[in-house]
Amino acid sequence: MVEKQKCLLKASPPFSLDLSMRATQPAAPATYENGVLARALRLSNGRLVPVEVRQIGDSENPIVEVKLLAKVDGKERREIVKMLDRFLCLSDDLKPAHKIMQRDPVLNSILEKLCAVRPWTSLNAYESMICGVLFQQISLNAAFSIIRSLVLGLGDSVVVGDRIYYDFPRPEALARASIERLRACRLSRNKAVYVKGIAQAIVEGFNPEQLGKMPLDEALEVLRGFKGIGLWTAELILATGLKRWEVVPADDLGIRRAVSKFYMGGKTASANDVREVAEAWGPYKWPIAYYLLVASERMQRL
DNA sequence: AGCCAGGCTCTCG
DNA sequence: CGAGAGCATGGC
Repeated sequence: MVEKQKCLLKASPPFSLDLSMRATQPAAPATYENGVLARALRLSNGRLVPVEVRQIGDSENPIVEVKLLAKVDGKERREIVKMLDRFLCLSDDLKPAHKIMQRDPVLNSILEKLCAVRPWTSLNAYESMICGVLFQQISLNAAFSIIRSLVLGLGDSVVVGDRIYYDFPRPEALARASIERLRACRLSRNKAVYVKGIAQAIVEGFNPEQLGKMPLDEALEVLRGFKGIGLWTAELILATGLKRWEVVPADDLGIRRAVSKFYMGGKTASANDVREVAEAWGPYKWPIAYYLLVASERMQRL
Protein backbone atom coordinates (compact mmCIF):
# COMPACT_ATOMS: atom_id res chain seq x y z
CA MET A 1 0.00 0.00 0.00
CA VAL A 2 1.34 3.36 -0.99
CA GLU A 3 1.77 5.81 1.78
CA LYS A 4 -0.23 8.88 0.89
CA GLN A 5 0.79 12.28 2.07
CA LYS A 6 -1.47 15.26 1.85
CA CYS A 7 -0.84 18.92 2.06
CA LEU A 8 -3.23 21.81 2.13
CA LEU A 9 -2.60 24.99 0.20
CA LYS A 10 -4.35 28.30 0.43
CA ALA A 11 -5.50 30.01 -2.74
CA SER A 12 -6.15 33.70 -2.96
CA PRO A 13 -9.92 34.15 -3.17
CA PRO A 14 -12.04 33.99 -5.16
CA PHE A 15 -10.87 30.66 -6.55
CA SER A 16 -12.68 27.70 -8.06
CA LEU A 17 -10.69 24.74 -9.33
CA ASP A 18 -13.82 23.34 -10.91
CA LEU A 19 -14.74 26.45 -12.88
CA SER A 20 -11.13 26.96 -13.89
CA MET A 21 -10.78 23.42 -15.21
CA ARG A 22 -14.12 23.44 -16.98
CA ALA A 23 -13.60 26.83 -18.62
CA THR A 24 -10.81 25.20 -20.62
CA GLN A 25 -9.92 21.58 -20.06
CA PRO A 26 -6.31 21.10 -18.96
CA ALA A 27 -4.01 19.76 -21.66
CA ALA A 28 -2.53 16.30 -21.23
CA PRO A 29 -0.85 14.97 -19.20
CA ALA A 30 -3.19 16.63 -16.71
CA THR A 31 -6.65 15.12 -16.36
CA TYR A 32 -9.64 16.57 -14.57
CA GLU A 33 -12.42 14.21 -13.55
CA ASN A 34 -14.88 14.33 -10.70
CA GLY A 35 -13.26 17.37 -9.19
CA VAL A 36 -9.80 15.84 -9.19
CA LEU A 37 -6.88 17.18 -11.18
CA ALA A 38 -4.17 14.56 -11.69
CA ARG A 39 -0.82 14.16 -13.38
CA ALA A 40 2.76 13.22 -12.63
CA LEU A 41 5.41 15.84 -11.96
CA ARG A 42 9.11 15.51 -12.77
CA LEU A 43 11.17 17.02 -9.97
CA SER A 44 14.58 18.61 -10.40
CA ASN A 45 16.25 15.56 -8.85
CA GLY A 46 14.69 13.38 -11.53
CA ARG A 47 11.97 11.77 -9.46
CA LEU A 48 8.55 11.36 -11.01
CA VAL A 49 5.79 11.99 -8.50
CA PRO A 50 2.08 11.49 -9.20
CA VAL A 51 -0.23 14.02 -7.59
CA GLU A 52 -3.95 14.54 -7.22
CA VAL A 53 -5.44 17.94 -6.50
CA ARG A 54 -8.91 18.86 -5.34
CA GLN A 55 -10.55 21.83 -3.73
CA ILE A 56 -12.04 21.83 -0.27
CA GLY A 57 -13.80 24.93 0.89
CA ASP A 58 -15.80 27.31 -1.28
CA SER A 59 -14.40 29.88 -3.65
CA GLU A 60 -14.30 32.57 -0.96
CA ASN A 61 -12.37 30.33 1.44
CA PRO A 62 -10.44 28.23 -1.01
CA ILE A 63 -8.22 25.45 0.24
CA VAL A 64 -6.56 23.12 -2.21
CA GLU A 65 -5.72 19.62 -1.09
CA VAL A 66 -2.74 17.97 -2.75
CA LYS A 67 -2.39 14.23 -2.45
CA LEU A 68 1.15 13.00 -3.06
CA LEU A 69 1.06 9.44 -4.34
CA ALA A 70 4.71 8.77 -3.64
CA LYS A 71 6.76 9.35 -0.55
CA VAL A 72 8.60 12.65 -0.73
CA ASP A 73 10.90 14.56 1.58
CA GLY A 74 10.44 18.16 2.65
CA LYS A 75 12.45 19.63 -0.17
CA GLU A 76 10.60 17.64 -2.79
CA ARG A 77 7.32 18.62 -1.27
CA ARG A 78 8.21 22.29 -1.44
CA GLU A 79 9.10 21.93 -5.09
CA ILE A 80 5.78 20.24 -5.84
CA VAL A 81 3.87 22.95 -4.03
CA LYS A 82 5.70 25.60 -6.01
CA MET A 83 4.90 23.90 -9.32
CA LEU A 84 1.22 23.57 -8.48
CA ASP A 85 1.01 27.10 -7.15
CA ARG A 86 2.31 28.34 -10.47
CA PHE A 87 0.15 26.03 -12.57
CA LEU A 88 -3.07 26.85 -10.77
CA CYS A 89 -2.25 30.50 -10.04
CA LEU A 90 -3.05 29.83 -6.39
CA SER A 91 -1.24 32.83 -4.97
CA ASP A 92 -1.82 35.15 -7.91
CA ASP A 93 -4.08 38.00 -6.90
CA LEU A 94 -6.58 38.68 -9.68
CA LYS A 95 -8.43 41.39 -7.76
CA PRO A 96 -6.66 44.25 -9.55
CA ALA A 97 -7.75 42.71 -12.85
CA HIS A 98 -11.31 42.46 -11.54
CA LYS A 99 -11.17 46.11 -10.56
CA ILE A 100 -10.22 47.06 -14.10
CA MET A 101 -13.09 44.93 -15.36
CA GLN A 102 -15.58 46.74 -13.15
CA ARG A 103 -14.95 49.96 -15.03
CA ASP A 104 -16.22 48.40 -18.25
CA PRO A 105 -19.92 47.45 -18.46
CA VAL A 106 -19.25 44.48 -20.74
CA LEU A 107 -16.52 43.05 -18.53
CA ASN A 108 -18.35 43.88 -15.33
CA SER A 109 -21.32 41.85 -16.49
CA ILE A 110 -19.26 38.69 -16.93
CA LEU A 111 -17.21 39.19 -13.81
CA GLU A 112 -19.74 37.71 -11.42
CA LYS A 113 -19.74 34.38 -13.26
CA LEU A 114 -16.03 34.22 -13.92
CA CYS A 115 -14.16 35.89 -11.11
CA ALA A 116 -13.22 32.53 -9.55
CA VAL A 117 -11.73 31.32 -12.85
CA ARG A 118 -7.96 31.45 -13.19
CA PRO A 119 -6.41 32.38 -16.53
CA TRP A 120 -5.31 29.51 -18.74
CA THR A 121 -1.78 28.58 -17.64
CA SER A 122 0.82 25.96 -18.48
CA LEU A 123 2.85 24.10 -15.89
CA ASN A 124 6.05 25.71 -17.18
CA ALA A 125 7.59 27.54 -20.10
CA TYR A 126 8.74 24.38 -21.83
CA GLU A 127 5.29 22.81 -21.97
CA SER A 128 3.83 26.09 -23.18
CA MET A 129 6.32 26.18 -26.07
CA ILE A 130 5.51 22.67 -27.29
CA CYS A 131 1.77 23.01 -26.77
CA GLY A 132 1.78 26.48 -28.32
CA VAL A 133 2.97 24.97 -31.59
CA LEU A 134 0.47 22.14 -31.33
CA PHE A 135 -2.42 24.56 -30.77
CA GLN A 136 -1.71 26.36 -34.02
CA GLN A 137 -4.43 26.54 -36.65
CA ILE A 138 -6.54 23.54 -35.74
CA SER A 139 -9.47 23.52 -33.36
CA LEU A 140 -8.79 23.26 -29.64
CA ASN A 141 -10.26 19.79 -29.45
CA ALA A 142 -8.12 18.56 -32.31
CA ALA A 143 -5.04 19.99 -30.61
CA PHE A 144 -5.93 18.48 -27.22
CA SER A 145 -6.28 15.13 -28.92
CA ILE A 146 -2.85 15.41 -30.54
CA ILE A 147 -1.22 16.52 -27.29
CA ARG A 148 -2.75 13.47 -25.61
CA SER A 149 -1.24 11.21 -28.26
CA LEU A 150 2.15 12.80 -27.74
CA VAL A 151 1.96 12.35 -23.97
CA LEU A 152 0.78 8.74 -24.20
CA GLY A 153 3.44 7.97 -26.76
CA LEU A 154 6.48 9.72 -25.34
CA GLY A 155 5.70 10.85 -21.80
CA ASP A 156 7.10 9.05 -18.77
CA SER A 157 4.56 7.48 -16.50
CA VAL A 158 4.15 5.93 -13.10
CA VAL A 159 1.52 3.43 -12.02
CA VAL A 160 -0.27 3.71 -8.69
CA GLY A 161 -2.91 1.12 -7.94
CA ASP A 162 -5.05 0.76 -11.05
CA ARG A 163 -4.14 4.14 -12.45
CA ILE A 164 -1.36 5.43 -14.61
CA TYR A 165 -0.09 8.97 -14.21
CA TYR A 166 1.75 10.65 -17.06
CA ASP A 167 4.23 13.46 -17.21
CA PHE A 168 4.75 15.65 -20.27
CA PRO A 169 7.44 14.16 -22.55
CA ARG A 170 10.85 15.37 -21.52
CA PRO A 171 12.83 17.53 -23.96
CA GLU A 172 15.27 14.64 -24.34
CA ALA A 173 12.47 12.32 -25.44
CA LEU A 174 11.15 14.77 -28.05
CA ALA A 175 14.65 15.62 -29.29
CA ARG A 176 15.51 11.95 -29.63
CA ALA A 177 12.26 10.90 -31.29
CA SER A 178 12.34 10.52 -35.06
CA ILE A 179 10.08 12.63 -37.23
CA GLU A 180 8.20 9.45 -38.09
CA ARG A 181 7.74 8.66 -34.40
CA LEU A 182 6.30 12.14 -33.84
CA ARG A 183 4.07 11.77 -36.86
CA ALA A 184 2.79 8.56 -35.37
CA CYS A 185 1.61 10.76 -32.49
CA ARG A 186 -0.43 12.55 -35.19
CA LEU A 187 1.65 15.68 -35.50
CA SER A 188 1.89 17.13 -38.99
CA ARG A 189 5.31 16.84 -40.59
CA ASN A 190 6.01 20.53 -40.03
CA LYS A 191 4.94 20.48 -36.41
CA ALA A 192 7.06 17.38 -35.81
CA VAL A 193 10.08 19.31 -37.11
CA TYR A 194 9.25 22.38 -35.00
CA VAL A 195 8.68 20.42 -31.80
CA LYS A 196 11.87 18.45 -32.27
CA GLY A 197 13.81 21.65 -32.91
CA ILE A 198 12.54 23.33 -29.77
CA ALA A 199 13.28 20.25 -27.69
CA GLN A 200 16.78 20.02 -29.15
CA ALA A 201 17.51 23.63 -28.28
CA ILE A 202 16.49 22.96 -24.69
CA VAL A 203 18.60 19.82 -24.49
CA GLU A 204 21.50 21.91 -25.76
CA GLY A 205 21.05 24.40 -22.95
CA PHE A 206 18.37 26.92 -23.92
CA ASN A 207 16.36 27.72 -20.80
CA PRO A 208 12.90 29.03 -21.70
CA GLU A 209 12.30 30.20 -18.13
CA GLN A 210 14.72 33.03 -18.79
CA LEU A 211 12.08 34.54 -21.07
CA GLY A 212 10.26 35.58 -17.91
CA LYS A 213 12.87 38.16 -17.00
CA MET A 214 13.64 39.60 -20.43
CA PRO A 215 12.13 42.78 -21.80
CA LEU A 216 9.03 41.89 -23.76
CA ASP A 217 10.40 42.74 -27.19
CA GLU A 218 13.49 40.68 -26.56
CA ALA A 219 11.52 37.68 -25.32
CA LEU A 220 9.27 37.83 -28.39
CA GLU A 221 12.28 38.04 -30.64
CA VAL A 222 13.97 35.04 -29.02
CA LEU A 223 10.81 32.96 -29.34
CA ARG A 224 10.23 33.99 -32.95
CA GLY A 225 13.73 32.83 -33.74
CA PHE A 226 12.46 29.26 -33.47
CA LYS A 227 11.11 27.64 -36.60
CA GLY A 228 7.41 27.22 -36.08
CA ILE A 229 6.93 30.06 -33.60
CA GLY A 230 5.33 33.20 -34.99
CA LEU A 231 3.83 36.17 -33.17
CA TRP A 232 0.66 34.40 -32.06
CA THR A 233 2.56 31.46 -30.61
CA ALA A 234 5.22 33.65 -28.98
CA GLU A 235 2.57 35.73 -27.24
CA LEU A 236 0.62 32.67 -26.16
CA ILE A 237 3.79 31.17 -24.66
CA LEU A 238 4.60 34.35 -22.74
CA ALA A 239 1.04 34.65 -21.45
CA THR A 240 0.36 31.03 -20.49
CA GLY A 241 3.85 29.73 -19.82
CA LEU A 242 5.57 32.69 -18.20
CA LYS A 243 2.65 34.65 -16.81
CA ARG A 244 3.53 37.72 -18.81
CA TRP A 245 -0.04 38.89 -18.35
CA GLU A 246 0.60 42.22 -20.01
CA VAL A 247 0.63 40.26 -23.27
CA VAL A 248 -2.37 39.32 -25.37
CA PRO A 249 -2.16 37.05 -28.42
CA ALA A 250 -4.17 39.51 -30.47
CA ASP A 251 -4.19 37.39 -33.61
CA ASP A 252 -6.03 34.65 -31.78
CA LEU A 253 -9.19 33.77 -33.62
CA GLY A 254 -11.19 33.11 -30.47
CA ILE A 255 -10.17 36.39 -28.87
CA ARG A 256 -10.94 38.25 -32.08
CA ARG A 257 -14.37 36.62 -32.18
CA ALA A 258 -14.96 37.64 -28.58
CA VAL A 259 -13.94 41.26 -29.19
CA SER A 260 -16.08 41.29 -32.32
CA LYS A 261 -19.08 40.00 -30.42
CA PHE A 262 -18.80 42.21 -27.33
CA TYR A 263 -17.32 45.42 -28.70
CA MET A 264 -17.94 45.62 -32.43
CA GLY A 265 -21.48 44.41 -32.92
CA GLY A 266 -20.34 41.29 -34.74
CA LYS A 267 -18.12 43.07 -37.22
CA THR A 268 -14.89 41.11 -37.80
CA ALA A 269 -12.18 42.17 -35.38
CA SER A 270 -8.58 42.45 -36.51
CA ALA A 271 -5.58 41.91 -34.26
CA ASN A 272 -5.24 45.67 -34.08
CA ASP A 273 -8.83 45.99 -32.94
CA VAL A 274 -8.02 43.54 -30.14
CA ARG A 275 -4.90 45.49 -29.17
CA GLU A 276 -6.85 48.74 -29.06
CA VAL A 277 -9.58 47.33 -26.84
CA ALA A 278 -7.00 45.63 -24.62
CA GLU A 279 -5.11 48.87 -24.15
CA ALA A 280 -7.43 49.63 -21.24
CA TRP A 281 -6.55 46.38 -19.48
CA GLY A 282 -3.13 47.47 -18.27
CA PRO A 283 -0.95 44.64 -17.00
CA TYR A 284 -3.86 42.15 -17.07
CA LYS A 285 -4.44 41.85 -20.79
CA TRP A 286 -4.18 38.07 -20.86
CA PRO A 287 -6.48 37.26 -17.93
CA ILE A 288 -9.10 39.72 -19.17
CA ALA A 289 -8.86 38.55 -22.78
CA TYR A 290 -9.26 35.02 -21.46
CA TYR A 291 -12.35 35.94 -19.44
CA LEU A 292 -13.81 37.53 -22.54
CA LEU A 293 -13.07 34.40 -24.53
CA VAL A 294 -14.67 32.15 -21.95
CA ALA A 295 -17.71 34.40 -21.76
CA SER A 296 -17.94 34.42 -25.52
CA GLU A 297 -17.93 30.69 -26.21
CA ARG A 298 -17.66 28.55 -23.12
CA MET A 299 -20.36 29.87 -20.84
CA GLN A 300 -22.60 26.84 -21.32
CA ARG A 301 -19.89 24.56 -19.97
CA LEU A 302 -19.83 26.36 -16.64
C1' DA B 1 -19.20 15.04 -47.32
C1' DG B 2 -16.73 18.95 -47.18
C1' DC B 3 -15.05 22.77 -44.94
C1' DC B 4 -13.14 25.30 -41.42
C1' DA B 5 -10.52 25.55 -37.22
C1' DG B 6 -6.66 29.62 -31.17
C1' DG B 7 -0.73 29.78 -37.67
C1' DC B 8 3.38 29.10 -39.78
C1' DT B 9 6.76 28.35 -43.28
C1' DC B 10 8.05 27.74 -47.87
C1' DT B 11 7.51 28.71 -52.62
C1' DC B 12 6.53 31.55 -56.37
C1' DG B 13 5.97 35.61 -59.34
C1' DC C 1 7.81 41.94 -51.32
C1' DG C 2 2.68 39.79 -51.22
C1' DA C 3 -0.19 36.07 -52.23
C1' DG C 4 -1.11 31.14 -52.09
C1' DA C 5 -0.50 26.21 -50.93
C1' DG C 6 -0.23 22.72 -47.56
C1' DC C 7 -0.84 20.78 -43.21
C1' DA C 8 -3.27 17.16 -39.10
C1' DT C 9 -7.58 16.04 -36.57
C1' DG C 10 -12.25 16.94 -34.77
C1' DG C 11 -16.74 18.92 -35.21
C1' DC C 12 -20.49 20.85 -37.50
